[in-house]
Amino acid sequence: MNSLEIAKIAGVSRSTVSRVVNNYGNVPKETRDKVLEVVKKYNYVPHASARMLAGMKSRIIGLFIIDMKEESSYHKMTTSSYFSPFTNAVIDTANKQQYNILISLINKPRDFKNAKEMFYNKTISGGIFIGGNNNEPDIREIIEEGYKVAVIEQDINDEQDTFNKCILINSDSFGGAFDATNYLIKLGHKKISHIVGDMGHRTGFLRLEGYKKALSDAGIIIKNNLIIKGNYTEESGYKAGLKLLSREIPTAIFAGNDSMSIGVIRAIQEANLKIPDDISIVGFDDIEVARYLQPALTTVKIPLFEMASIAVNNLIKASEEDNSFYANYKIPLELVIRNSCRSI
Amino acid sequence: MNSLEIAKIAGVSRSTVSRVVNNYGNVPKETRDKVLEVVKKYNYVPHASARMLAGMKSRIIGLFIIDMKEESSYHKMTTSSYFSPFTNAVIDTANKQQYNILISLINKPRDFKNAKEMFYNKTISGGIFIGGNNNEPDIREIIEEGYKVAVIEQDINDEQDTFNKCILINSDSFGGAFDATNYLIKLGHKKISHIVGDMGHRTGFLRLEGYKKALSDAGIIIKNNLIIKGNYTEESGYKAGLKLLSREIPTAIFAGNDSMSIGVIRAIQEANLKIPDDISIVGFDDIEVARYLQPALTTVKIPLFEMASIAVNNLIKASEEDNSFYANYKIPLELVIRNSCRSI
DNA sequence: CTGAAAGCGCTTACAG
DNA sequence: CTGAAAGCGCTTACAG
Repeated sequence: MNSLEIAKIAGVSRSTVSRVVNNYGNVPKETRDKVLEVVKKYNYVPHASARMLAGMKSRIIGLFIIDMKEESSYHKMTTSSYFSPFTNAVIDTANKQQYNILISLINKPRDFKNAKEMFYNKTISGGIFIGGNNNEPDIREIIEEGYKVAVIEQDINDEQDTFNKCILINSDSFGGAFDATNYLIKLGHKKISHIVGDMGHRTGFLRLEGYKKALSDAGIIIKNNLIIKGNYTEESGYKAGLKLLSREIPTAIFAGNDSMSIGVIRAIQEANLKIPDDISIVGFDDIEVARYLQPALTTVKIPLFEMASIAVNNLIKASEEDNSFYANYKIPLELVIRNSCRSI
Repeated sequence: MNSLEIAKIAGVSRSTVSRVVNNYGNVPKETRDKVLEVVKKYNYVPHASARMLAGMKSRIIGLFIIDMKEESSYHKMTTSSYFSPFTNAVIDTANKQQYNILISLINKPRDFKNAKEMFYNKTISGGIFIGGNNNEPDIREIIEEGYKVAVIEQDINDEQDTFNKCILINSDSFGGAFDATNYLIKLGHKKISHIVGDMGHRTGFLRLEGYKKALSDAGIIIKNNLIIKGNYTEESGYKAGLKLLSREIPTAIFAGNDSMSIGVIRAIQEANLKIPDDISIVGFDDIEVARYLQPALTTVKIPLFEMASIAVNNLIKASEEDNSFYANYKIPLELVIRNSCRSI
């Protein structure tokens, strides 16, 4: 059943059917009702591809979740704790505005090819990237080709940077890390360790910087011995915990994210140490499990829901208003205090 | 840059460009290379809508997550523990076969309208539904219109049932509930309560049946006093726990899912009772947090990853082979024993 | 092996 | 207010 058949049955032309379906003003109520009746009766819905070919824009937004860590599917479930609320909010915000979300996982560099295709072949009217390294060249290429993109956590280098020409949403990793570390300092801790996240991400780098700044502001010497590298996975947190405990036991640990916190906690508990009695710990992200841990984890909450809706709303705005629309958000973060730290 | 321009530059016709791009056999290597070079140079990707209009099929599959519980966004994060691994696996399986996934949330009956549109306007070549009530009339309508659909957890009434004409994937809720209850019985429990899930879902109904069967097989009288209604949310579990404790305290509880278990546990702990010392508890689903709870939750694991890839693979098969292909899977479930139960 | 042409189902100036 | 016609960018018989 296509528009021509509907037109014939309703006794009008395809043009009129189109006008009615698209809710244009210049159709008298009588004609409109006549057409609508037939449309309803035959359950007619215009062919999406035909509409697009004829010039209407796609109401589909791509969401590209970049997760290059090569680990088991178990691991994938774990990191999804970070992506999952974001994804939900993206879908929710989009659906409310009659947009649909097409999700792709980017697990290896080659997967960017599929992402590009979605833009180049016009399946999507814009795309959101989350989880990428800083300075991802593939994302840069897409922006340079003039497509609408929103990126979560990406640094801008200078005025000329390609990333000025997109919608950028960064959380205040530096500030959050500073607050987390400072909280520990205020509690009386001096020997504070930091488990670093993925240094390829701006978050990994900035959280380390925030940690250092808090220490030096408090006049505490930064000891490299207390800084251990991880990569945001639970497993890397566990290994970091092991390494730390074998070296020099701190009174507090600021982990780069919650997944690593869970790993560190496992290492600590296996060493028969208690949290927070022996070691205090604060995480980052506030993933769902954080509040169910024993003791409940003190952590820096990232408002992923809010960031997601900003991304979607701005992207829709950018693709509906033809003129180039860009934006740059910096989202403040908040420490949520639970039971994993004690004062000494 | 469209196929005609590419054709001109390469000195061939659009037909040939099309043949090359689509990798047809009847093009000599020389011509092929010449075209490919231009394609590469100009970054040409055929317009997806044009291809579809010309008859190629969409490589997009819809995933419709039905979640009608009206609660806060906090709640949404919680239920996503169940949907999230499924969603991940769906995307993963599809991406591996060059399919993309378009996700929509169905939070209210009206949202089915959007789902139907995606089928009717040919955006998707098939769709997967999860989280629906038994006998969802909207899904039935889509199947009856001849579209390819896969449904998770849906009963078939008889040979004529519309749901015979789709890909059905059910987990063995009855068996899982039977095993869970039986495990408690073997541990010596006689006063076993059940927190019922959503009775509109086949899982809610069947888990209750499995529970009853295990009791009666063991010669234990089924007491309505010990059966409390919930709706799969943590909050409903909490309320059920409160109600139960005020009535008659059981030695063990089999909760219809893990989220409700978490709620029940909260109620139990608030009453200063200990798990498993005072009350044993077993859940259902094995969501991510289950293993992090204190004590770690014994629960029935649903292999959502596996179910997701079955859904995707069968759906792709169904939409690529024109003839009608249907299937009906029943997935066995396994009890994973952790520390939330004790023998008495 | 290859090109000209039809056709996929719409929307949108254009003309009236 | 409304219809005839062009055009969106492909693919695919068809003919050679």
